[in-house]
Amino acid sequence: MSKGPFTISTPIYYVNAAPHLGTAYTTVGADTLARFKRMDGYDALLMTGMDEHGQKVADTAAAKGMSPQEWCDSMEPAFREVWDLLDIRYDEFIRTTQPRHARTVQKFWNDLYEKGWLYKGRYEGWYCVHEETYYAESDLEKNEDGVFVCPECHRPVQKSSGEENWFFKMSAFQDQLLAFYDEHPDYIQPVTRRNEVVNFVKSGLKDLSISRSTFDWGVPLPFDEGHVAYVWADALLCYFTGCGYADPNREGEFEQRWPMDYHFVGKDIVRFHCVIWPAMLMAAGYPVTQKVFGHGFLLTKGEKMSKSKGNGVMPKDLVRIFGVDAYRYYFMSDVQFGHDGNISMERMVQVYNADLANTWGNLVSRVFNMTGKYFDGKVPQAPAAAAENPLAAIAADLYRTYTKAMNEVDFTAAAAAVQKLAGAANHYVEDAAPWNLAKDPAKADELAAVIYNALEACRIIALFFAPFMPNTSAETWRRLGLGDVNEITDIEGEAAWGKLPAGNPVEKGDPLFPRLNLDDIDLNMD
RNA sequence: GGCGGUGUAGCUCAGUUGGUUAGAGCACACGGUUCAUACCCGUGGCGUCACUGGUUCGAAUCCAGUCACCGCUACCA
Repeated sequence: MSKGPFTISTPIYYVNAAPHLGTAYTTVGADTLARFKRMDGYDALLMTGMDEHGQKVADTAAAKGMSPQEWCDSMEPAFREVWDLLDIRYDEFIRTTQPRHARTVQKFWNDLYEKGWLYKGRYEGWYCVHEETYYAESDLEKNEDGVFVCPECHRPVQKSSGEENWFFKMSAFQDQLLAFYDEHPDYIQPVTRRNEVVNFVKSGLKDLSISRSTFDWGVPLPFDEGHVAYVWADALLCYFTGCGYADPNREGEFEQRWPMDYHFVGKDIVRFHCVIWPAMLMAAGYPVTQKVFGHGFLLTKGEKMSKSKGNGVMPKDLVRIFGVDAYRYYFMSDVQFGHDGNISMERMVQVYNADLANTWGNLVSRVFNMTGKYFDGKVPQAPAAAAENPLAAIAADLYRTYTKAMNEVDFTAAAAAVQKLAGAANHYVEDAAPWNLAKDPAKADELAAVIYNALEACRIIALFFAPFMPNTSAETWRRLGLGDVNEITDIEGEAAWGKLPAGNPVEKGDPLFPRLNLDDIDLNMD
């Protein structure tokens, strides 16, 4: 029985560059939450995709001697491969060149056109020849003669009476947006992002140019075929497409899914998702997405990662060294999702060895090994009194703590809550010293209780780690003779103590996370 | 310039509505243990909680100011 739909998106990524650590970060985050929601009984849908329109794409294609469509088509596998590599379980892959998306864009803007929210006008910009950049008037500075000058080089700028294009009367929604933020204090996460947005809107909204006629690589507007939808007027609507808007093949689904639950975005595009997009929705008469989370950037040595800094480390490079699960665990647990986070090879190895190899992996290793040694590789029958133990008490609280953290998109706290049980299980084994109990036949019951409880802790830890580390959790369950943990839809019920059946075969297996030595790694992130 | 944020052990960070000797993990030192991936367990040192002043019986926690770093201040896909 489903708890209802849960729909979450990553942005659609710009097609010109293959996924890097930053885009992977957003996507792994969204996937981790989506996986949890599925396990918690929701009908979760994760959407991602590619943003393929615009002059730059056309230019890049031309430079490569391809048509824009050919160029975009050639990039699709690059994206899908990375998402497969990272075990992203996405349900919708939206490309802005898909006919279904063109249908969304055309229907949506035609609707706003008919409702009278659009008008033709000119975008008045200022151009600095020296900097080769356009500026809004509000960005300019005035020199002592009262002439507008470039804020960078302080040379006079020229007014460029831009092309005529279509404008959306976004300024009309200023008060409505502010009221909405006020009534939905959780709409923008984290709060610092929210403050920025509220401030921005308070400072006054202008109308938004939504079309271009100087190039044609885009979706034509139905009421003016010489114009194509421009940037956000095209890209933001991918969320409608992903939910099945006006899709004859997905009858009734849009009504079920909209408003969707979450947009995960980098903090750089929070404004587009929290101002332009809701204004568009208000104009069209649709409810606004429940929440937007603007996560932080990954930094190396305190600076934003970029190719120009020589930072060409790609997800596959790290997966090769750490494996997918450790990759996901590192980024989700060691970087606070809302803040910028420093990442480094040293830290990755440290977290890997401490949390995964030494604590969690080694727990499985020692407990499964003892099960083989003392119980012939089968889950022992535990005496009834065994249910009273410190691990069961911690596990009993885990669902609540973990779920609260996950719903607040605090992946760090959720992972720490699970890690706490793993640490406690190691202590428990240490205190009970089953290797001593095994020497005394009179203590067979006690030994069975200890091993059973330790195995049960492993089962529950793997269960809760599954959204973060789907492979090793599945492998742990397999070794316990259990089914596919990633198909669980009642994580709360599964978390109940004592569900591990006695007699199940337990396979020791190889270490889940072999220890790593920093000196052996041939990859430098600097 | 305007608005906002951050500044706590070597590192990454927690610190609820102000309350006894400021915490966690990692790293480091010493000791123990052996089921386990040289792992696990125990013990320990380390901090004028950016600075200054104020409110208070009492502040990392509230107020004012100073310094440092950072973010936002719309048409870039």
